[in-house]
Amino acid sequence: MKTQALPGFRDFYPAEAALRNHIFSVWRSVAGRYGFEEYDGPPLEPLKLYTDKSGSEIVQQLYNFLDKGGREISLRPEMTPTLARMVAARAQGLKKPIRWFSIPQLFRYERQQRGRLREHFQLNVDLIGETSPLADAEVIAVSIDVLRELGLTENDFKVRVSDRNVMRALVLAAGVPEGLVDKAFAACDKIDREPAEVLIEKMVAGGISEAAGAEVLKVAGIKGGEALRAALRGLADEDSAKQLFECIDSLRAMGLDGYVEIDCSIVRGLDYYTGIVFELFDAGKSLRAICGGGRYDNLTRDIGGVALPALGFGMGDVVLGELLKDKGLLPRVESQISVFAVAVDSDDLPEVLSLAHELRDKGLSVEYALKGQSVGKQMKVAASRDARVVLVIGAAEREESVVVVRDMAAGTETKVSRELVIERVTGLAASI
RNA sequence: GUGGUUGUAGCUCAGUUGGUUAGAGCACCGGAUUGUGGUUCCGGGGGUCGGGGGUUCAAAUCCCCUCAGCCACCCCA
Repeated sequence: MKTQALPGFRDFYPAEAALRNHIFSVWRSVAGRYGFEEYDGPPLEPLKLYTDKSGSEIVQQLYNFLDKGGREISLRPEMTPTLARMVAARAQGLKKPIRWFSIPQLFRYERQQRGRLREHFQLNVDLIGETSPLADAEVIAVSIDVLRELGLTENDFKVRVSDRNVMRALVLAAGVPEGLVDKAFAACDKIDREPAEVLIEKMVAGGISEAAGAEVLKVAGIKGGEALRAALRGLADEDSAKQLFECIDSLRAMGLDGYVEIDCSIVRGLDYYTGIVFELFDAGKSLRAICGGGRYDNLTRDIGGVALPALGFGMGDVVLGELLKDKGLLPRVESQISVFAVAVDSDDLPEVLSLAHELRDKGLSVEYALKGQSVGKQMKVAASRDARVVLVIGAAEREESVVVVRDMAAGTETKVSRELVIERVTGLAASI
């Protein structure tokens, strides 16, 4: 019986593993530039860690089960609760602000589609212990620089930024009762995906008046700083956007304002967000969100009992990989080996092994045929492996104590004495 | 979890109203080429036609079930 990977899980063949490593190395390098330190936590957590905070709805999507000890456990669906626990446990001793990042593999049990699997890797960048909107700008800048480093430009993607406090003020001013703000947010979130009548219908069903519902949709349609300023003018909470504007100003000073736009339809799905929120989309919006995040100032208090302001984002490898494929930005496959050593006859093998190992000790990648093959055959293998240098050792060479060194790109050959060959080959392999 | 749609070689696909032993290109392996690569030429392996059941003299083709991919809901790491 044929077995295959479980639905929503991936086999990483060398090409896929190369893409994954490419993404990971850019994630690490950009996070490092901003001074973020890498951490990790367990892939399995007590189910309680997620149910306590998120309520029963998220439990339907959890990859949870009973372990052999009868414990209710779950594969982690997100990193933030683990982070909140870890930070809270040592909150006293950690220097603030805390800049941490992680690349966890996360799991959710739901039906897969393009860009959405049951498992993915996600860059999590979090900044904890700082309320200044410059912290928000800092974190958003990391997300932008990751995409820039991967070769994407401001024509390829945009960060849409909003602020839940601002949206709350606007939605209340639109006539939505205090207790129904969440329902209004849910409608904002879907403004691009569902027709206005349907959204208003849903809000009315939730207890919001039809007039207020129509106003909410107008609010959600606000894009750009000017439109937002105009909408806020004269409101009691006119200053609610101060932080948002400061954040945008900081990004402008960094030279990143071309990537950013204010978009009031962004409110984020999770309940724990408290302030500035943002999502990153490809320019055509043909894919799902590449990245999403925001401020969650109450979460470490709710989970760990230590109140610390915090914000962060998650960026998954799946949508990002799709985007890179679409844009032709897959990493080039590097030459696999530097040197291929050819033994003309089986008598030459010991000398080939000895030379190959000396070169490997120098850090070069070296291969040779694992069974007796004709010289022509071995050359073919060397070419197919993209070897930069081929070394040929036969009876004649051993007799003279030399090695034939062939530069594969130039197609030229020289005889080099056995004593000098290591130096010569390391130089040649590095120079090309 | 609900609905729609697709499934033929490792990949991209062809396969007539059901009709002999299911094909092509690319990839892979071997030979031409037992001391010299990418080209070329020749040859080869590889398919339970997603799986199971049914109709029929005969099924890749028609019917049912199931699994998987994709799309839309749901939900949004």
